[in-house]
Amino acid sequence: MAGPVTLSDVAREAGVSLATASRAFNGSANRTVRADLREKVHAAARKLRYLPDANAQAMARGRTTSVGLVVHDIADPYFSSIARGVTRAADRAGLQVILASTEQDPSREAAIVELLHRQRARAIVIAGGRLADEALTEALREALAEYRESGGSVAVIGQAVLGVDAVEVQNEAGARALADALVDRGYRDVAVLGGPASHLTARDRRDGFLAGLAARGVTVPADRVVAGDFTHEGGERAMSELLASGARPELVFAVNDVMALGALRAARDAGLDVPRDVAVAGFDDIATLRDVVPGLTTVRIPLEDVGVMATELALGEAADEPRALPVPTEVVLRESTPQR
Amino acid sequence: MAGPVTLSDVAREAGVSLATASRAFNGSANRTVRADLREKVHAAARKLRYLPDANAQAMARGRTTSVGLVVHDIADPYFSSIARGVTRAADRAGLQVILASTEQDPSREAAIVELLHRQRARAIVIAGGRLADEALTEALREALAEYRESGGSVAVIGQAVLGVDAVEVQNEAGARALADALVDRGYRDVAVLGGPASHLTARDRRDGFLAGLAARGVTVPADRVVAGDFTHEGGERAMSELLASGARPELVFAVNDVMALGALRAARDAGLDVPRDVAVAGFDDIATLRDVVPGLTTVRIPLEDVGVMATELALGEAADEPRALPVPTEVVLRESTPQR
DNA sequence: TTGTAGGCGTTATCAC
DNA sequence: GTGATAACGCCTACAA
Repeated sequence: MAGPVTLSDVAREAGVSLATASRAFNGSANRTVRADLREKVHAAARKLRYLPDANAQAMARGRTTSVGLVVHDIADPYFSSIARGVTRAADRAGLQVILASTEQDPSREAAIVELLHRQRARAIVIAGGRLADEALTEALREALAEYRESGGSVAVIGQAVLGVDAVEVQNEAGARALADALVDRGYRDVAVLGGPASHLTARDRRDGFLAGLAARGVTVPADRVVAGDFTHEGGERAMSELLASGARPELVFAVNDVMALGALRAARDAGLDVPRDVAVAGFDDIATLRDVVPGLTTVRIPLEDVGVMATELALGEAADEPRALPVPTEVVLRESTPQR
Repeated sequence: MAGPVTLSDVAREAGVSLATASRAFNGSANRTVRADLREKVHAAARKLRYLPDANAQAMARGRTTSVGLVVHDIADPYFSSIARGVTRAADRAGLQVILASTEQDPSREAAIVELLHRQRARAIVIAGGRLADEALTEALREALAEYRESGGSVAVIGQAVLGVDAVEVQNEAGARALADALVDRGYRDVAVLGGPASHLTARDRRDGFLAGLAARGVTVPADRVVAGDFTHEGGERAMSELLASGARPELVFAVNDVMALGALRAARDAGLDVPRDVAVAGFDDIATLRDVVPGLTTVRIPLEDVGVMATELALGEAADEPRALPVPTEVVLRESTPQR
């Protein structure tokens, strides 16, 4: 039973003191430690296959090398794309990513922040958008406040309502531009799968879209705006409801791509062809969907970049005032919304 | 400057010793500590908003609460689906997930295992399949051996060639069954986008597929089996090559869904309609693709379950012999390969 | 049941 | 430049 080899083992093997052994590795500051000794220590480390204990280092140094990432569902392409950016940025900074998922339950966010706080993560990136739920928001805000007081830094992707640095995707503007482009393509009779009523991102997209239509003189009856979960199933249900109500709009805008997929499914199940019988548009421009037929009209968000930005924001110099980084979006017209 | 509140602070506030304070929290063993004191400690902890330092606990206890997950690209739906299972299983076990990505570079796996080793992760789940590269495999094997000697446990998703527990997706059988089903649908003139030559999973699928065809008397000329990366771009390139060579097969089988998407793109760029001009099949049954039109014929892997299984395998009792859990697959026929 | 004290593996502050 | 030695925050025999 060898047991893990420690720095003491290495020091002994190299015939130096613990202190010298330690300095041989991280004494990059005033780089003391004589060259021959340093080499001896390194040789011993190699021989003994020494791997420093990151936890012990964290204790001694007073800071860890990990950043926390909070998502609602890592299997959702929206979050996994962001996660890619986060891991990339963290990797560049020499940090580890602790992945935490609420499993679609926003009320778990505060507890997860606490968890990450216990882990003493250096920074936390919260990937999910905010809800218009003051109780939840307040709980999260509190958890974040304590975390930050203890030295952690935070960036959120979404609305800057938590008093921390934020990467703000321009949902409203993007949706507005999409509406404009779709009116150009001849659509007038439209319905909206608007997501959860309290979901700020969903709301921004929905309202932006409606505003964009209104600006062109197109109004959407209230019963053509249906709520639902921000998920595939949510889109499917909302679309089914819509169709069951007898509505046969020319165009359906779902506030994200995953919902648009659900809508696609519901349309097919109802015997409708997309885009012949009904056109469909989404939001996000999920990579996996870019080459399907018919291509899904959507609004592109540079998700990976967003992940990188959020991570760098959280890792960077702490500013006095919370910063908000705007992220422009781009309308992508594809075959799911042909000219009519 | 408050500084993080420690257990000592809590003890002082509660008027008890450090030891008692500690026991008030985790003294579940012989649950000593008098009720009133315990409550006092908890009250003090709440008041001071004490959050135990997981790193310190890890040091003291000799084990962390984290499991490592190694993927090639978390944005790839294959890996993000597995990651979902891993986070879920870890969560159930009260553990954190450290997400590490090779960023598509298999040669980084060994270094990542070392990183996770330094973090003293309790267990490591390696999600990417193996390569027929003895040098790489050996490096990884060594890193894993040291990790396990120091008490860590490992599970790999893919081929059981590392001497550790493995979750083995039945790629060969699945591909064979797919071939069979497609011959039933009338396909005879087929091409295969076979992925990287040394990629064991790709190879199993390719060979299984070819074997399945052969069993039905269908042979595929060597020049109809083209290699390429295991990615979207790889599929796109391979398909382009194939088409550029003048080939116009009835059916193209890509060894994973993401490649099939790339192939779809290449087909479109070449002015071909899928499935009218060429049918396409993939492997994995990526969730995001389930509702696109035309539906992609593929072989379903219960990816989330695979993630759960691998995690539980790694977390469970260490067996004497490495275990191999087979995971059955299921052929899913959709519109991308209509009857002909 | 409670407190004292030693230890977990490193880093960092001192003298030497 | 090098080596004791005290932290770091917590857990856990051991003693009381």
